[in-house]
Amino acid sequence: MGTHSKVVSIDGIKVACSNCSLASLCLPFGLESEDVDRLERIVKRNRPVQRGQILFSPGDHFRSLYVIKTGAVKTFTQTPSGDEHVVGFHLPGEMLGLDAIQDDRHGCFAKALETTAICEVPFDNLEQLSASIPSLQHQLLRLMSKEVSAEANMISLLNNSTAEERLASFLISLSERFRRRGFSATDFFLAMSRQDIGSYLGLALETVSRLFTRFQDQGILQVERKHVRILDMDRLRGLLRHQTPCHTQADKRS
Amino acid sequence: MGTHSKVVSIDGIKVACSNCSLASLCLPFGLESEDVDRLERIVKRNRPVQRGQILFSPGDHFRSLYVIKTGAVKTFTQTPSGDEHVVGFHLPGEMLGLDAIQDDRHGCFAKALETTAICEVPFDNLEQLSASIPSLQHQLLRLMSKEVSAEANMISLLNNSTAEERLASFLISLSERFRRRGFSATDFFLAMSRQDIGSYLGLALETVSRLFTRFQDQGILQVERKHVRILDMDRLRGLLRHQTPCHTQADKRS
DNA sequence: CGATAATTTGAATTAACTCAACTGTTGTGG
DNA sequence: CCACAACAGTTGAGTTAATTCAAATTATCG
Repeated sequence: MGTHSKVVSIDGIKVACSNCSLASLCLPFGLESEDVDRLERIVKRNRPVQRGQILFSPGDHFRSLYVIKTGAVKTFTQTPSGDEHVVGFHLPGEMLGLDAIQDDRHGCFAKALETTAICEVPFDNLEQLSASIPSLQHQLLRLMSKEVSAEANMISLLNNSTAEERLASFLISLSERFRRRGFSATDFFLAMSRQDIGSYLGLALETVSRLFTRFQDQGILQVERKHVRILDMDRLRGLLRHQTPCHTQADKRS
Repeated sequence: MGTHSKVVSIDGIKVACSNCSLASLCLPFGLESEDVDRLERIVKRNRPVQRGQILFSPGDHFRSLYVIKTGAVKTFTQTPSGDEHVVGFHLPGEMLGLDAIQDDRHGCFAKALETTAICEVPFDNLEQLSASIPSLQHQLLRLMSKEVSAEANMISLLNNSTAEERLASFLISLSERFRRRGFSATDFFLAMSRQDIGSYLGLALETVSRLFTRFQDQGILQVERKHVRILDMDRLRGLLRHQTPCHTQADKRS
């Protein structure tokens, strides 16, 4: 038993909010360390979910917010005819389920794109704790506000951009998000398919494929299936110079 | 002085949250009446803004959330070249500025489409009050979550719909929103121009105009400039039957 | 190793756009 | 109060970016 509790404790230390490299993107940001400990106590850490596994489905009762620790998740809806519409891709430090607070039901599917570790934050507990920790309440509101901003940027992108600008914007967003998480900003693997990217950007998968080829021919990227290397970031950024100045931030989330 | 304070007091009664017909869509929803009074005390009610007046601009310091009492507002961004991209239209009971909590700056313009009365809710005060009134905190989170959901629906609409479906969806959304506010769901005036509608829906203004004409020719609508009458709601709804089932709610806000 | 799925590439089609002309409306100053 | 300018909306014709359909190629997985 001593051994068992020791193991749990080691596990606990390894994934504790107080040691988490993603803390600055997540709920603990701006909290005193004693308050981080209080937050810590309500967070559940289940076993990692495998590629293809569903985290939640539309209509599921909303109990918890989820934060990606490692891996990647896509959220999507489904038409009666069965085809998917990708709503978003979620990387480490990003939160899932904010749209479900509204009516206590999830509104989309969440599916792991690869093996993914997730922190589960029971929402009732989070609300109670937020009321007694002002900086936690503030950070929760900030994260929701970021989501609103990110989606507004997405709407703007879909409204006013060509296929080329959309893919460029998507790649720059990914690049920035990887950079902030300590990964390479110029050399990374796409967890999602061309189909998924197309669905997310409102493009046919063939269009996405053609654009990857074009960017490669122009020397902007080197693409080999899921592996993307950005060779000329300036030129990539140049492709979307005609965007609105107000939401210029390429990084759409935290 | 007695007279002066009396006038203010009458004014105050007339627009009080506790008497407001929009309370069920707004922050007071779910609050005990004594808590509504506490909320009431932090809300500022400035003189109405006139058509064309700007409420806030990108980069403005964020101090308050705004709720429309009467009238209508559009939010939009501007490209360096000066053309507008409409982000949203806001009717009575709808909240402005949620995207600004994130970084303490507004990210878009807000402009009155007609004479508009507005409640200003200083955000610092609202946060403090939320911490001591659990149901207020919950309602604020719910309103933000609604915004996230509404924007997700908009993204889905822009990603997967034809021009016809977009305009149908827009009209149904407006209709629902008017209905909940006690106005006619089938007979209303558009506060915004064809240009604005086009910008919001990612369509050319000519396309919007042509669609209004087509809907009229088909007997679905009767359109006369800003005046819209929905003659066949079933057929209008039928135009977007191929949407995703999860976010089926036509009404995008509250 | 074979089968299924993902990706690439080509060719034809189309929905929506741009450009352009015209009409109707609104508001302003002489 | 009217005339005229500026703006908002409609309609038409040609163009185009991205789609759909189709086929070939390349991974991935049991």
